[in-house]
Amino acid sequence: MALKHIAESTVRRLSDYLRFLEELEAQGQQTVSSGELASLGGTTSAQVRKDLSFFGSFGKRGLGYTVTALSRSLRQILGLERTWKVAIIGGGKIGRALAQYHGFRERGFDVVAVYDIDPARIGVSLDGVVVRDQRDLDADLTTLAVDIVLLAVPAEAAQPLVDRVTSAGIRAILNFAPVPVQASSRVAIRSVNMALELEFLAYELVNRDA
Amino acid sequence: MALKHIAESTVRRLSDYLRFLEELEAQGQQTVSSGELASLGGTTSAQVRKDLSFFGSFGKRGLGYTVTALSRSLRQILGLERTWKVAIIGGGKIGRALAQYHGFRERGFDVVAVYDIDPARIGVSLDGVVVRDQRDLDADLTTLAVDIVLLAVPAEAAQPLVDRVTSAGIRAILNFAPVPVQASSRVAIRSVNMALELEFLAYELVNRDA
DNA sequence: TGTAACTTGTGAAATCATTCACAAGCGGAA
DNA sequence: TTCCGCTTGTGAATGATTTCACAAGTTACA
Repeated sequence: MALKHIAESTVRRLSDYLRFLEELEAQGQQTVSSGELASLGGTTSAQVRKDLSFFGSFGKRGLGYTVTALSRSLRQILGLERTWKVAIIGGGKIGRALAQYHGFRERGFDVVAVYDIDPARIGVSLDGVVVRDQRDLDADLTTLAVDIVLLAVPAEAAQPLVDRVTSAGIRAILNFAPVPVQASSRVAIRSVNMALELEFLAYELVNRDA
Repeated sequence: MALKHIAESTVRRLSDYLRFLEELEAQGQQTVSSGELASLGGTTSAQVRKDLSFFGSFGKRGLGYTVTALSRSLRQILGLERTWKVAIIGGGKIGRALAQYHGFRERGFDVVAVYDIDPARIGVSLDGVVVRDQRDLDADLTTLAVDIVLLAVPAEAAQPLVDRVTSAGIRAILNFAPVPVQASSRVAIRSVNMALELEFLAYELVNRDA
């Protein structure tokens, strides 16, 4: 299953569906239809069914999907049946906010270390995680068995750190620095660029219904 | 110009190009080719040229683009020739980090107010902006002429606030709450969902080259 | 002037993603 | 058992985005 390449947009919607399923589960709802999931997620029922169909057949015609079963299937597809170890590089405002953000641990992402180069920041404790010296980074990535690196550093430091952590064997990076970064196709990289999101909104304000 | 609908992906790449142009400008480079912009942004030269072609003709055959001229054109296209007033709702960890993030002001987005409902947070000053009582929100949005609202509130508070600020006339929202929110098609909404980005990376770790 | 080396702008082709539309399966009622 | 209402799963159609490929414009230089 899942042999051919699946669109990124599909995978992201799967995450949304999972969140809705967990909500419905908490409310005790037994089954859910593709139409119901669609309206929660602002998409269409055909889209929901097509998204799921890439991974198998999970529903019952006439009935819909069993909430708990689909929820479990999605968690398995998304790789959320285990916890993932996350290291944050950069102990500035963004790095600290990320380190203290509870949403990560709730979803199975454990922040195991935070790094900085500024002696004034090293040693500070953030919700139980002590900021470490960035010189320890390479050794730690292996020792701590880090799965995912979050980059919360200035623009000019981002690409060199991508190169450095990928050399150390890291295969997934979430970049918060406001520059696109590149790595081998064996490494999964996403960027979150908040200023860019605002620029997109500015564009829409200027151009929508113009 | 720009009459038909432009793909979101195109607009986002335009923001990237602009950033590169500003860098090149600072380095004193006079002209740049589509191929050069492409390799900086991890795309192709045809993509760069096609993106620009939706908005006009900016280059010279054989020469490339004049850095300063293209930079100015892109700023105009993206609506960055003016500053935009931003209000942040939610004075928790994320709201505070956003309020203090310098990247926004540098790009012409002025944080004019931060709101919370918790009395313990109201009155606190964040980089010169004092956290205000959320009861003042509706009146303030008009008085302060806010253009864009950033939502940094818990999941369950997000949709009601979207409804509230759109009623007050807001037409652009950047949502950091970990739920999809919906509004009329006259309102531009983007969501930044950091846990979802990690879930996507987890999926890639499990499935890439599997 | 003529030629070589570049580079843009853009239709056409290819690829990728979404939507349509419907056969087929299921549960409940009579 | 049969019928009805509902819902899935999925090929086919449509729509959107990216890539290709090339004519035409520009500079440099002999």
